[in-house]
Amino acid sequence: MCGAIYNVTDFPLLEPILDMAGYSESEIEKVLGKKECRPTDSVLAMVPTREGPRLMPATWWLKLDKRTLKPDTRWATFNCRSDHILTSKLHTIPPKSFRSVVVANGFFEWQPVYSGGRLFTDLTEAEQAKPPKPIRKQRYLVHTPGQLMLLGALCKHWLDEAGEPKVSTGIITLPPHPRFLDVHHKSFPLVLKPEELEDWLNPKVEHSAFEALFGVTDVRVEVEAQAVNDGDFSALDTEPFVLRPVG
DNA sequence: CCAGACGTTGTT
DNA sequence: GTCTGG
DNA sequence: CCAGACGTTGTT
DNA sequence: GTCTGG
Repeated sequence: MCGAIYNVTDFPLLEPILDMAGYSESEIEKVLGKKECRPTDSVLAMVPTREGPRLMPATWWLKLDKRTLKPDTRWATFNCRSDHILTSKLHTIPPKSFRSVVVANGFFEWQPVYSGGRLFTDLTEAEQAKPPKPIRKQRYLVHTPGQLMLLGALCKHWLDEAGEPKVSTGIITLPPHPRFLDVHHKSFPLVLKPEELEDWLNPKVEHSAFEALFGVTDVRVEVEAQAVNDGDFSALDTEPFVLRPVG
């Protein structure tokens, strides 16, 4: 899930805002200088701090090595399954996990295309259980057109040897959305609504207050999925499809 | 008791 | 730090 | 997750 | 083909 983040590099005024907020040129470059962010890269995140929620760069890999503060790639912690949030030790070991938000233009998935041009839902039940090797993969952009995408995430606060705070983050994945199976059949990220941010980023509110969100397979925010070119992410000449909230 | 894990996705 | 497996 | 490497010896 | 790095 979320093979890459479509970063918010071109969002008007973001650079001067980060500059005014005290970020160094290199910190800003690290998170705004890339259109496509991969796991272990820096992404832009809203994280709870003693001073309240702050927008800052975060390493997109939740578990870091506590000595080097480099991603601990023994475990794939760029995603966090929603059904493990309340139970996994990963989130209670120090530093414990807090809720955060990855702010993005959208994210990319690579749609597997199987022999005969079939997509996942064209496969037999037996094939779906163990999908064959795809003959190719088609890049898709999934986004909320005209708006930033607010991806529900968890984060950890670390201190480096110089006593500087560093933040790592992982994006929360829900069970698969039935209409998204052809693009990605395993999971779908938790997309938050702006009005949910205040409680979401309040560390005094317990994770269990959001339990109802963690099993949801309906989208709650309208998102569009569009096949795009690898080079410049321009739309292919195919119809996008839209996932609309029910009701 | 100690040692070791602590995770997700996609695979033949 | 804390739970699980042996 | 995808992209990219996949190797050794001798060097400023 | 498979592992590593990001």
